[in-house]
Amino acid sequence: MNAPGQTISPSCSDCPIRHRAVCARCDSEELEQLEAIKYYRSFEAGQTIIWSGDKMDFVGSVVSGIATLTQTMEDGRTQMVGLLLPSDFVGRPGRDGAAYDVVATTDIVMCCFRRKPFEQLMDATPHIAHRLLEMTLDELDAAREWMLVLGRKTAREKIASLLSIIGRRDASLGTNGSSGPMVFDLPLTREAMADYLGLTLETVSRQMSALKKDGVIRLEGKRHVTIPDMGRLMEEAGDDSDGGVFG
Amino acid sequence: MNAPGQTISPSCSDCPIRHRAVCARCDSEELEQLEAIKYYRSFEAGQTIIWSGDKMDFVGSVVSGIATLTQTMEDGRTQMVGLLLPSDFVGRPGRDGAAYDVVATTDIVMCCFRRKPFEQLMDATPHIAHRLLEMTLDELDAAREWMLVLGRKTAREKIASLLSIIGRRDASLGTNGSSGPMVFDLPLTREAMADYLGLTLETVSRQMSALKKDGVIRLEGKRHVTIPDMGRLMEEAGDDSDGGVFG
DNA sequence: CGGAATCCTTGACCCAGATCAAGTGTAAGA
DNA sequence: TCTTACACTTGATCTGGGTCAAGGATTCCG
Repeated sequence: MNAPGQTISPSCSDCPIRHRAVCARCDSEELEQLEAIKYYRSFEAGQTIIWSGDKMDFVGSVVSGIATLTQTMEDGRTQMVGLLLPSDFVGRPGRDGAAYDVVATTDIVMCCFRRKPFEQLMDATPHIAHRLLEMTLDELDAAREWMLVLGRKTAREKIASLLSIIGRRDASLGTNGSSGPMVFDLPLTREAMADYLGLTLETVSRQMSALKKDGVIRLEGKRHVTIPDMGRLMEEAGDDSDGGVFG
Repeated sequence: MNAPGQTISPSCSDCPIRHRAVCARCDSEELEQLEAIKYYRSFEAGQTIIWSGDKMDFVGSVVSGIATLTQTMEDGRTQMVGLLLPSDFVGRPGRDGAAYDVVATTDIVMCCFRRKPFEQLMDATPHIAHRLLEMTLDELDAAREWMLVLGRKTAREKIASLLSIIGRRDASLGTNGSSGPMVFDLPLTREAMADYLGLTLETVSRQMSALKKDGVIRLEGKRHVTIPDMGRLMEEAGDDSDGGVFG
């Protein structure tokens, strides 16, 4: 892993997100073709990257930073429908328009590919199409798991679910070992958490305090979270308590 | 459209669900290959087609009848995460296990393909892979739209959203014209509706009564629904009221 | 240093929807 | 015809989370 403040590699084969990216299994010729249509874009925290309905002329992956996919009703109610962490893919090959607002939650760098040539490359390269299907199925699974959270879980369970997802993602990206207490900085404001969980920011704040009081999490400042016992957190989330990699 | 009680065509090219199925754009040789790995299965209302976690050795489409994808927590809370209507695809190419319980809500007939040979055919036939990606993206869009329903809509809006989705689907399958009042039979019990919407069956019942009292829908018996004004229903659902094909 | 803007916390109160509890069709079976 | 069962409705009451409101803690800026 690179240190924070890393410089971005100009070569796709060294791309920091290569391990989950579309180009993970490409040979050198394919990588060269990807290089030709690749470029980086960066956005500041709070910037809207794409508006729902806008023509979207690229696909890509998040290199660093966090973005959210959100839907908004006319009266302003908003629901976050996806969370884009480093290495996540953005874009809908074969679709012209964006279906959601994509908003940078932190400063963010994205590795983009021009859409048309990317689609051509995809058509000509079965394993890229295959990889995209795989990633889309993953997203579908995540979306459906979230439907259970939104439809049937209590506020406390929702918070615990969110924390365990963020913690797990963080761990799988290697910033944490897979044992011992888990430590991370929440990449979301209380309001963003509320929009993800279908709650109000006040309820999020109250439940965070309650989980803290009950020793499920520790909080330093507003964002720095320590989870002394991942199994406990997952019980609170109402999940099967096998704990995955955390035992 | 065939009459109810239709006989099932033995040829994929005449498959009643061909218009949305994977084989929609196949040439005759590919259709022949699909024929070789195709078979039909039928299930009775209430039967579980696949249990979450089970090995799933086929993919396929719904020919007639309705099935649901559901997730259940240990304490019995359940959330429906997908509704399979005729022509919908089931299965996760490249995945061994089922991620959800698939339950027949009515008697149902499915057009199945053995998974392994289907995957091989998919790898060899780019436009099938392409079609699958397209369908998966559609499902992802639907799942995310449902996240907004679950997270941010009121009970009344949820019911209206469900009715408008079922009505729209019904219309697109040609059982209704695209203008005038829309008429259909609800394929779900009040309890199933509740599980889809993250509500209790009592709340579903109450809101159905309220929508009826307010003239948004008409009800004959418990299941037969008439929607005199689709635009009105969509307003009640809190959607952008352009109304799509319904003007 | 003193605003003032963000983001967060906490309290008091309220209400939409859950829960608990009777019923009301309607259809199948004896 | 009665009876059991299932799907649904409706009423009464309760409560989790929403709403409204008042601060507190940082950070930025003059």
